[in-house]
Amino acid sequence: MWCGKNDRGEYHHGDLRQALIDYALSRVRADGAEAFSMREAARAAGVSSGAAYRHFSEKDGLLVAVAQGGFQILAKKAAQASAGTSGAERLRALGNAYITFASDDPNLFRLMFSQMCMGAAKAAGPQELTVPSALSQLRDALAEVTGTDSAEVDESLLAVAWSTAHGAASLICDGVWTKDDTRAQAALDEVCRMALSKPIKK
Amino acid sequence: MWCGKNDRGEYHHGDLRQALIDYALSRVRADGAEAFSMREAARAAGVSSGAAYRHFSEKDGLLVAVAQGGFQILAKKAAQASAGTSGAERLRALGNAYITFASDDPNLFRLMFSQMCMGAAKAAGPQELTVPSALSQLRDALAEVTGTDSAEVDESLLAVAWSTAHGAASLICDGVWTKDDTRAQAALDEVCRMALSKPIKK
DNA sequence: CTCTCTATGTAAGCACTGGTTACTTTACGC
DNA sequence: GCGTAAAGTAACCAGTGCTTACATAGAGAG
Repeated sequence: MWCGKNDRGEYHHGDLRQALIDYALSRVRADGAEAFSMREAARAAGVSSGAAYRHFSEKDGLLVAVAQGGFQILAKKAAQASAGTSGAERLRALGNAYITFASDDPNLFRLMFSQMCMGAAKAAGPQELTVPSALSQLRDALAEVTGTDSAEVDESLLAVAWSTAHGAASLICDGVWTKDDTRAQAALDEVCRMALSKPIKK
Repeated sequence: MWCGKNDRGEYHHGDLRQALIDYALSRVRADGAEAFSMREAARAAGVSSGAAYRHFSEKDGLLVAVAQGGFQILAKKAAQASAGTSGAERLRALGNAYITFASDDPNLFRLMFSQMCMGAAKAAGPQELTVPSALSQLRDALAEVTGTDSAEVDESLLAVAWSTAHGAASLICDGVWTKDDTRAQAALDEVCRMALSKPIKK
């Protein structure tokens, strides 16, 4: 950023890009990705609407940036929740973090996993790079439980664990299940049981 | 419908409501719920935009009607896929039907499970009435596999089965997994195994 | 210490949207 | 036949995404 850094009535904003992302994030969390406009974000930053398009060539670009932030938040929460735990407890903690994130921030969760964001992420690199950290945390936890190496985790097991957590998260965040529906916990329990019953490879 | 039934240049359309739904369904399937406008649907029906609002007080109303049609299609496909099967095979067929539906018609699937549609459905009746048929088909299949009564199916088992199928469907329809990712099948397999290993109650 | 180059911002405008309002046309039941 | 209410029209409002032509200012070269 080689341009001016003043932010009081000056012609240049200083860090408009980040200001737009911050505002968009808060609006997405509060009311969803469709609820705010580029003009509104620009207005909030005290800038004309055209200026916003200097930083994001389209609204979707801003939303992708917000979604990326969302994945970082998710990864961080998962890491915090599972810190100091191990075995099945660690598995549960991760699943719970995923579900809690979705139910606390449904609009953000929806945006992150929207077709558009996943498409944009895919276009920008190898597939699993999108959900990278949270997913690798899950893989590691499963490796520990089944006593194997992370690289050799049973892919079927990973698939059920992921899809179960994602399914429960989605059902809650779309309002099919309620926020503290016991079914979400029950589903996670079953997955833990399944992981524990897997033959332990050396 | 007590009004005129002509549809060639006459002042009244005949069945505008259904025409709007039909058009909206095809547009949703093709390009998603956000891709078309009320005006466009009216135009396609050869009618002014205001006329459309006579039948649906807002665009969301039309979309809810489309989503309801979607649930009927899903239930029908699930029934067809599982017809003539039994036991674990029946379970798999249902799971596959759910996933196939989502991957064949991602935009419709997304609409059906959108916050808005689920909210609208909830406001209109008891909760599980939204996904009624497909869900009760799953419950029945689990009852058969675990040798119990439909009313007494293990809720945990139902929860994993549903969330796994829904999770895989969501991941595919949002482009995280590809259409024929082996992980979806693997996840279903694990669920079948789990159901089969449940103690058979008399 | 100018002078230019480029990132950044502005203002105005286009085509369109969801949704409303006042008014017309039509068909049925009495 | 005729009033009533459903069904349709045209015109409008505020707001949107995005573009284009123009203004401003900061940094680095001369």
